[in-house]
Amino acid sequence: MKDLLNILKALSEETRLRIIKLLEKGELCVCDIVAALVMVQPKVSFHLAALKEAGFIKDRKQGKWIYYSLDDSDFFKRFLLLSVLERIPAESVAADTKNLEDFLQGKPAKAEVVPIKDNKRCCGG
Amino acid sequence: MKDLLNILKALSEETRLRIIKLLEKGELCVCDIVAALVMVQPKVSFHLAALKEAGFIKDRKQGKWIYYSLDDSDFFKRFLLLSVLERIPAESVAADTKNLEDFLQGKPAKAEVVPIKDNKRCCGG
DNA sequence: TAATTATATAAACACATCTTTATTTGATTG
DNA sequence: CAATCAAATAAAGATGTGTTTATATAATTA
Repeated sequence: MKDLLNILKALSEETRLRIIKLLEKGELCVCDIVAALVMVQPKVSFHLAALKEAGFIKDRKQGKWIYYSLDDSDFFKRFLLLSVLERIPAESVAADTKNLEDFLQGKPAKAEVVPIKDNKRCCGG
Repeated sequence: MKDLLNILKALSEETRLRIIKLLEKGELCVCDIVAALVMVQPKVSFHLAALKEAGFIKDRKQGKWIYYSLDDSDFFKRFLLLSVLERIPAESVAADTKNLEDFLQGKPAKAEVVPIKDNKRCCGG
């Protein structure tokens, strides 16, 4: 029961649903999510930790970055996630999606203007 | 999204899951639930209100009593409820179930010893 | 109609969760 | 190896949620 409650509570938060909605399309590093949600980084890290603790997402370290993605190893969680995510209308996360797209577009663009070696720079500044 | 969060939050609480687990077997009045959970009445009423607000349960007034039961009018909620409830092992609510049975047994028994008109007395005192 | 019963509601308090700001860690680059 | 960057963690503050105690309401019974 404790575990079940942890799972449900992890999903019962707007920021976390928004994060998961973003991750639906694939792996993202923390700074991508920060840019998409327009939130301070520790706030995003806090919610990522909650989602990870509940087993909804997993992470992978690569260089300076940590990439997060949906963890589909547990059937119930995957099922629950899908049931819930499909009830979130696209327009209620449209701004996040747009921000993310803009941000991801900006990354390669910058790389062209100031040529740098592969993946040396992630965030805008 | 607001509505979805309300639904998820309503389920993310131990007392509320225990109440729903009790209601799985049928309609109960508040004092039945109070007896089953061994909690003070306002606490139970608080959680009943949350469940009702989220649309998981409905109520029906009869005489002095208010009977609560699962509201199966919404497919998604019903579906969510079933998925969640089946993950709660019977032994984790065994005490509640036992308390309820004892309490319900006590009601007719008392009615026999001290014959009273239909449904005039609900609680033990 | 006064007393009792079942339940709701309100107010004060306690506790949990989220947010912010500051700092730390670990990796990378110059 | 100093500076920078990505992200985590810690601590303080703010907000939200649940609990308790007391009271109100509405129905019922004596």
